[in-house]
Amino acid sequence: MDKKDISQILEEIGTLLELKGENPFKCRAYHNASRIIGSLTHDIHELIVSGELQKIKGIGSGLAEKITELVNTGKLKYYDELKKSLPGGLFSMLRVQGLGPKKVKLLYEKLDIKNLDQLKTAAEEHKLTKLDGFGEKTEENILKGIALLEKHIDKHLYSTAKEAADRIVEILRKQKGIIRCEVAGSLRRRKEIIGDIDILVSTKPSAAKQIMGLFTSHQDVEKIISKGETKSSVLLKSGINSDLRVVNDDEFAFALAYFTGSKEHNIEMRSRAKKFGWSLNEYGFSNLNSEQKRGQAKQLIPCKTEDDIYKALKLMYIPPELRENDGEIEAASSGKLPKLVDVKDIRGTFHCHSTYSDGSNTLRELAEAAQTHGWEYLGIADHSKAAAYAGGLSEEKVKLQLIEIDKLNNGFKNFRLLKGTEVDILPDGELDWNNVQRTPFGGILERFDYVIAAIHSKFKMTEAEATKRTIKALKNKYVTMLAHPTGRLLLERDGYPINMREVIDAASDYGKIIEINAHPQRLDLDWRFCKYAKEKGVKVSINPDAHNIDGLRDVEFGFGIARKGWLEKSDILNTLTLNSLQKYLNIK
DNA sequence: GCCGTTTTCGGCCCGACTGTTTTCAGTCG
Repeated sequence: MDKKDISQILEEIGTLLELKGENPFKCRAYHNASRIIGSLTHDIHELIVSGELQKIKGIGSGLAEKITELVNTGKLKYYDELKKSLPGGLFSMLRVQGLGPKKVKLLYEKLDIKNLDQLKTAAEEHKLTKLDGFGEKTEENILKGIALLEKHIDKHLYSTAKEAADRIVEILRKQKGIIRCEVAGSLRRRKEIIGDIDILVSTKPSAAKQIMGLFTSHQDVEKIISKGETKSSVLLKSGINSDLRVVNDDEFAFALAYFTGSKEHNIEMRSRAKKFGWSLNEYGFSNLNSEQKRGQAKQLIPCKTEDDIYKALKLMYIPPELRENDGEIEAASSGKLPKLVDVKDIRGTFHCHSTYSDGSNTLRELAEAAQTHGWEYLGIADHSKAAAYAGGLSEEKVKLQLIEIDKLNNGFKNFRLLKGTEVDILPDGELDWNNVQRTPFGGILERFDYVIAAIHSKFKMTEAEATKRTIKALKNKYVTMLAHPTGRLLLERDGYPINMREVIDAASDYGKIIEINAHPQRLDLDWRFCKYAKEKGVKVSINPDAHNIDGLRDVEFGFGIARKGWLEKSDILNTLTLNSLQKYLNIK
């Protein structure tokens, strides 16, 4: 039973309690605990043994007891009994847009509806309208919601959502009457996975209606979900929901902070405001207990930017990536927020594929694209021989590639292509190439500036196997860094579980570097291991795993994860200048 | 179920929109 399992069970308990109509604050306590446990970087067993678990804010004696039972026995009586008392299908019903715990509870208690199928049938037979609070419209919306659920998965990769958002923002920004327009929400926080796209606009009141019209009639819109004066929701053709909010410009900073979230961060911010005697909402500060309505008076504390809001609450400015109520408010309060790495700090990358293996751009094209980013170096790391499906290079092809790199480098000024390889870690933990293998030009691994090791086979292995295999490879003296540690392809094809803690410990022992995936398929993992890597003094490198020029921009995404992990410039290999890098990696 | 510089009980963030109502509950973010 690991953190992920425990987090999931606590989440489920929270939802089960909601379905039973329990005290909402009790429900929230469980949801809250789920998030806390899920994002722990410390070993849960150790926390229990040392008695530190209960010292974590949000975990009291009751929850600590239940978590301990889960960890020690792998079971929880309270959870089992709760689960037995309700049909499992109720959970799927909650995924229908517009259905929450109260309605699902009613459907179950009054109509004995236990799952999505029964819900669909009952709605089609117009049986729902009999219930209090249910009308024709509700029934219709439930059917639409089910259809939507069947058609679209409700989570999207950051890169997909970013592209969709940019298309809308581009149109809105050109519009007369718009003063400011920003993307907010999880997209602005650069979450790995995005639920929907939040866009915020400030306008003169007279222009609001027109802006809403422009938004809901955008060519990417498939369906309008709701349309009001200040808020509209649409479903985009890409399957992503998007919300637009319109506010006055003096409210913009407050709204931007509010809609950027996260929810947990906002709750903390409001609690903090209360301590100052203020109430904070998306429109501004007001005096606690005052009856002042929105727009009736001047702002209590006018804030033009988010920075002003944080200042008013005696906090350092907190970048969106850190707004997860994960210690950032405390750190900002005591002036201890780290100075996070910025995109412009990145001097190059290490993991790019060229036409030599499965990339679609030539070395020259990649090098030129890197220079337009202002980078000093770009690492080429094509596949090794064993990765036959990806056009893994033969020893002869490696020789040709290295010669071409030398030639190209002779023509570059203030830029260098680096000679890397992405060598397969074989099922027994040995490398595809070992340096004993002689080539026409000497030991092969010695010829590279650095060696990236990666697993591309036998994805169904157990966590213990994958971890052992990875650590064995890390021990190899020629290996410089570990690529996509949990399998880049988890969602697309397959991946493998791995004990990142053990792997990072090994990386620390052997002085190796760990890559952060630019396109993480293990969704929730990367920034957490970034945190632990930092604790252990392990450098990370941002890995676009770029197979073409377009892929290079994914560095920006990896950088988002890096910031979330509270990493600083010195923690990230990509920020080294070419000169320092050459010394660091011992490149001649 | 958690928490506490108003501390062991009584709070726990707040507003918009929808659909049902005819003043409000539920959902969502």
